[in-house]
Parts: sequence; structure tokens; C-alpha cells
Amino acid sequence: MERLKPRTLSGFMELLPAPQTQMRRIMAVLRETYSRYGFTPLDTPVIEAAEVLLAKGGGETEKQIYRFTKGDADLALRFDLTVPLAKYVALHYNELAFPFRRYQIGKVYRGERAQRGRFREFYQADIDIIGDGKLDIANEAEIPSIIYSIFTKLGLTRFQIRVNNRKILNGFYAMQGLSEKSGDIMRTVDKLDKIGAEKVRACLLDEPLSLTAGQADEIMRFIAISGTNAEVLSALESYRGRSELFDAGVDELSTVARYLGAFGVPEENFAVDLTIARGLDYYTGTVYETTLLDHPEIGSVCSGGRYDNLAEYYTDRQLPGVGISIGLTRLFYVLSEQKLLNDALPTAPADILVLPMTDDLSPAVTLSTALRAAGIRTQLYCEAKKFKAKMSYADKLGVPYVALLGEDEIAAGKVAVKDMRSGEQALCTTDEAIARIREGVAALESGKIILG
RNA sequence: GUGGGUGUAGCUCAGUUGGUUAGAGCACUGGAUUGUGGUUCCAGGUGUCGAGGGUUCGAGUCCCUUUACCCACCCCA
Repeated sequence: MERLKPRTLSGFMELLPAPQTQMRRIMAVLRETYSRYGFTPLDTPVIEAAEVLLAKGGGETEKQIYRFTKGDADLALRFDLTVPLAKYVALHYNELAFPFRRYQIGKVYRGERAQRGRFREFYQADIDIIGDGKLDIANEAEIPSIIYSIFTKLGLTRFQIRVNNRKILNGFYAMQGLSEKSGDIMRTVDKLDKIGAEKVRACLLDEPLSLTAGQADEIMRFIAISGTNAEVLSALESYRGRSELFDAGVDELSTVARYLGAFGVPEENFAVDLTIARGLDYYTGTVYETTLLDHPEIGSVCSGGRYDNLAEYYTDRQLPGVGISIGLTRLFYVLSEQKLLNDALPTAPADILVLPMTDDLSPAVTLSTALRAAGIRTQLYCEAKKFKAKMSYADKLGVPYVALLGEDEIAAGKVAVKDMRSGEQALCTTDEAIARIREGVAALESGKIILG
């Protein structure tokens, strides 16, 4: 028979059991943290009607979306979680309580060329707060505080949540008479870290932007504003009075910075940064971008912002919101590549493997049941293989403990518990075994997911 | 969509100016060792050399086409 060569599509992440366990651990931290801030879990279909996902139309989305037909139905795979949220909120408006706070961790699909750290199928972990008509500015400070909480819990310390405000940028460009070109200018300025000030200035002067030297210098002077958060905000004050939009943006940014401290985010973990713009054009106010200070080459691992009208394509109601998305697949890929994942944490599917040494499995079944009842993750090895093969299996799984049940142990009413790391073995009663394993597992689990 | 690179064993890769039967490490399986794994030693390899065509006495090697993957750009998480 001709066999097909097994393969996984490019741009689709497929993990082995141990890294999959590490991935799940990170997801668990996200769920717990989101939940602790009062967000409700949401799940929406991966497939939606193409017209729903493409309501906005045009641009990159249309080019990258996976679209297909099934019978007469024109269908597409979701390319983010925000558009499905907009549909969901518009559809279920009457049954939801506002502000509506939801989190969603799900796979999204983009049919673009796969690349290092860029996937065609990847997890996004989104949180959004949707208001009915209005949404207070304080929400825009709470969102990054959640990111701070998550990153800290994962074990990261050297990271920075960079914050800016689109109103400041749009107001500033309006002052310069450059409103028309503001989008392209922002995209160019956004590359400052990557290509440097000289090249950014050159891009501003070149086609298609073709700014005057005076305009370019004014922009370069503006984005060069840096220093502590207080210093940047105070520098912005000198531009006041020339654009209502700009002034509103400065007010918002100042408020967000002030609240962030109250939410417990240390000064060193967030920075007011005037170069942050974010590509997505639906942001209208605060924008965020989070980077790891020791790995700037990674770029943003989490970004988001404020939008004034989430569901405009589906309802007449004004539904402003603020949200952020963690690119989980990319984050995991990068952490794994940089060897930042804590491999001391157990990745075995069980805490103990019970190895029966007798033909009759009954005593082993009884023991396994007792261990499971005590909350210990237990795998029972049923196969009648050689002892060496059984031990080798335990080793490959990476289980920290093995329980040996042979005739001697059964006769004594005990079990031999072997610690696979030290090689030490002790004859225990079932209760003693439970206590010993619990203690050992608790010690193993106590580490952070990511090394400092 | 644009530009560059690479396809040889499950994985990472050698393979000389074209020359007999295509190799290594790792992984995997068995044994040394019938109640002790992770160390050591021994044994185990037909793989359409990505696919199709061409040049040649002869192609893994040279040429053309094609396809897949990788990297960068665009854009993004």
C-alpha cells in the first residue's frame, strides 16, 4: 500500500506533549487572571458567514482571510477575535449587562506567508470591555494593569507596557496640516526602533509621503520627546491650545498614567511613548504595546487600545470599548526559542505511574483509585511487558514517582514508591504514599513558568 | 503580493573536478541485564537523494521546469 507522507501545514504550530503542557500552563494563568478581574469567558465559532467577517471590507483582511464555500454558504475562518466580539455584542445586546467584560482565548487564521514567529493559525488571548454609549477612561488604565499582573505571574520582570494616545497623534498631525497622511506617517514612525531615526526621517521626506524638511523635523522633534512619564507628559503641555483633539488626548494619557500607579503597576513597567501607533486603524484613543526589555527583537507580544465604535457595521448603537490581545502562539514560540520556559516544572501527564508486577491487576487498580481519590494524577500501566520496558516508559513520560506493586508489597499491605529523580525507594502504606507524593509534587509545582 | 535561499534516513546534516553497493550523529528497536529507568557496550538502514524533463557512457552532484519549505519585505499577534 502506498503511504502518504505525514505532514503539518506550514504556519501551523503542532507541539509535542511536554511543550503542549507548558503552553496549557500559560493559558491557565491567563484564564485565572482574566477571571480575577471579573471578565466572563466567551467562545464563538471559528467559522462565520463571510459577510459578517468582511463587513468592514477592503485592506489586508480581505487578502489574508481564509474563505471557502460549502454548498451555497459563503464562509470564512475568523482572522481575529474582535470582529466576532462585535457581532456577538450587537446580536446579544439585549441579554448582556454593560459594561460587558469578556475574555476569549481562541485560534484565529490568516492566510499569509508563514515566517519566523508568524503563524497562519495562532492563539489570541483577548480581553475587552464594551460600554453602552460611554466608557470611562479608568478602564483604559485597568487593561494594562491586567497585563502587568499576568506577565508578573508568568515570571517576567523586565518588560514594559508602552502607552500612547491616538488623539495626541491625530491632533499633532492636524496641527501640521498633515491629517490626510497621518496613517502613513504613524506607520513610518512606528518603525523607529527597528530602522532608526535617520531612516525614519528619510522615509518621511521620500515618496509617497514627500514631507517638507520643516515638517519632518517637527515630527522628529516630537517623537524624540522622552524621559520619565512625568517628563514626557510635561513636554506635551507645551503643545496645548492648538488642537482640541490633541488637548483631549493629553488629558486622557495623563489620567491613564495616574491611574496605572493606583492599579499597582510600578513606574518602571510602563512608559508613555509617543512613537507607538499600532497599525490597526480602528483605534481612536489609548493604544498599548508590550515589549520584553531583554528581547527587543521580538517586537510586540501584546497590543491593543481604545476604539469608539466597536459594532458600527452591525448596529446603530454606539458601543465604545477598550481591549488588548496577547499573541499567545508567538509569545510561546519566542519564549521557547529563547529557552525562557522553566523546564524544571513538571510536564508529565501524571504525578505517579503505578506498575503492577503481578498477573492480577486488582491491587494496582485499588491503589490507583485511592491515589486518584486523593487528587493525585495517576496513570496505571496495564501492559504485560518486561520490567525494564515499564521503567523505561515511566522515564519517557517523565513522571516524578513510580509505584511498584509486586507480591512482596501486596503481602505486606504496602507499596514501594520510587522517586525517579533521586532513585530512592521507600516502602509505604497508601496514606504515606499519598502524603509523600503530595509533598513532592507541591514542591515541583511551586516555580514560575518563565525563568527571570 | 515582492525579493533571496534551501530540498539527501523519523530529526540535524555530510556527500570531493559528475564515477562502482549513498554516509554520520541523534532518535528508534532488540540484546548484554527474567524486580529497576535516565549512564555504558553490542547488533539492527531500499532512503522513490522533493517531483518532472534534459545533457552524458554514467547525475545526489550540471541545465530547465515545477512544487514544498525557510528567511526578509509588506502587514501584523
